[in-house]
Amino acid sequence: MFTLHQQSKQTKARTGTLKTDHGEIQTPIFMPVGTLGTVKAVDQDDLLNKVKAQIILGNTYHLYLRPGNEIMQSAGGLHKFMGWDEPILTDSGGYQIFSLSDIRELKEKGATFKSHLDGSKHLFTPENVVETQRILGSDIMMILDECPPYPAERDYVENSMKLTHRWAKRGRKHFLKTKPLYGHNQLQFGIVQGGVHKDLRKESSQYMASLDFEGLAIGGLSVGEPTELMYDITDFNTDHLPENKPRYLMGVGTPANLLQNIAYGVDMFDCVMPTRNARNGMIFTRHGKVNVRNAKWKHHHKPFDTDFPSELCHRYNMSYIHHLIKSNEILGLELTSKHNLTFYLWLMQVVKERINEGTFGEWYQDMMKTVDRKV
RNA sequence: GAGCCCGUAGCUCAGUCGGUUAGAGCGCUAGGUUGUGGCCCUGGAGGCCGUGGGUUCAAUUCCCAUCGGGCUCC
Repeated sequence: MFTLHQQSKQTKARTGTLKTDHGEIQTPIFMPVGTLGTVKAVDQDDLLNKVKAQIILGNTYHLYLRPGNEIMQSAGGLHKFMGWDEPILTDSGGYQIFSLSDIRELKEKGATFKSHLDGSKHLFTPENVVETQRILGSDIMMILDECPPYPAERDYVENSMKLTHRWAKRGRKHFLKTKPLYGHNQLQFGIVQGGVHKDLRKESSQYMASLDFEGLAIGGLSVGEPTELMYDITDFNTDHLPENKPRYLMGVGTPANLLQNIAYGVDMFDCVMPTRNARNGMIFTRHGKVNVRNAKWKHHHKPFDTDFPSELCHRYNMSYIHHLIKSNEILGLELTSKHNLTFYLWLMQVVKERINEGTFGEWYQDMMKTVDRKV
């Protein structure tokens, strides 16, 4: 299912292929976030043909609350529902229970929470999130986990990790005894926790590896800890993950974050940053970060970078993009969102080429500095 | 011609029984955003309080005049 191709010599970066029934994913890869069955402001055709996304995310928590499992099942699953025939990964909703719900209750059985839509009470268990993700029909489903905040007491993090482990075992068992609903195979990823404590990270990695998931995620990072600390933990964590399984760093991050974590051996990423920041007027480019709201673009009657393959860059003047964002026009959100995703996927493409040619190690640190500066 | 109301930030307006450094929303401007409730959060700039005079220890506030805008009556 996952095949490694090339290993960078100076770093732990690697290229690989993850096979799903909806197509192959070339890693390292960035996965655009499409919480509610849509990558906000970008339609599926553009996502495939312009952004060149290989896989997108959906969210169990959001899709379970609306439209709900009944609609989803009668639609024939999320692929058919949203008209996307490429791979989909669904997050279990563990993160949302902790970030969105005001009232939640954690018990051995599962997590009870109140819907952010209507206040109604719901229970997510390791088993029923598998069921819901069977109904969604995602190519990759995530286990239910608890994502502790940062900072948190070590005892809390340790107990939380152990609960996640018990849930993981139940989730894996339920996954193995149930079957896909729509004729295509599904994979299940475990999630390593342990906060910023290396001994816990090691323990969690070993435990998750023992359950023989098809892939392993590093969870519980990019929740407010300093960037250097996140790097340190990822670097440590990948040393304790199996070589032959894809590694997915959840919720990360900036282009620089991606480059550094790829150097530490991560294969997959997702993050709201390219799309959310796009809607707030920030674009990421190979020359650095650009705030298109800045007055300096008001009179800039030319494109930002005609050599870059996004519509924003080769077709429209920055003065127009500035105007669209300042006016809160829908087209502004679309163009900046498409641009940022195009850039992220472009960056992953260059990364793969660099790793395969053996020039990643000497290239990525300079690129990190470049993409992180302000234009 | 007479009477009344209004004039405060770029815009729309609060405020003041006379008393620290005159406020808000929007706009402007600069940051932020990391397993997504798009239009959110944080900071900053910006005021001869229409103008001139008077009373007072102290006036955006009270008085007079004047300019500008509006309403009513003859």
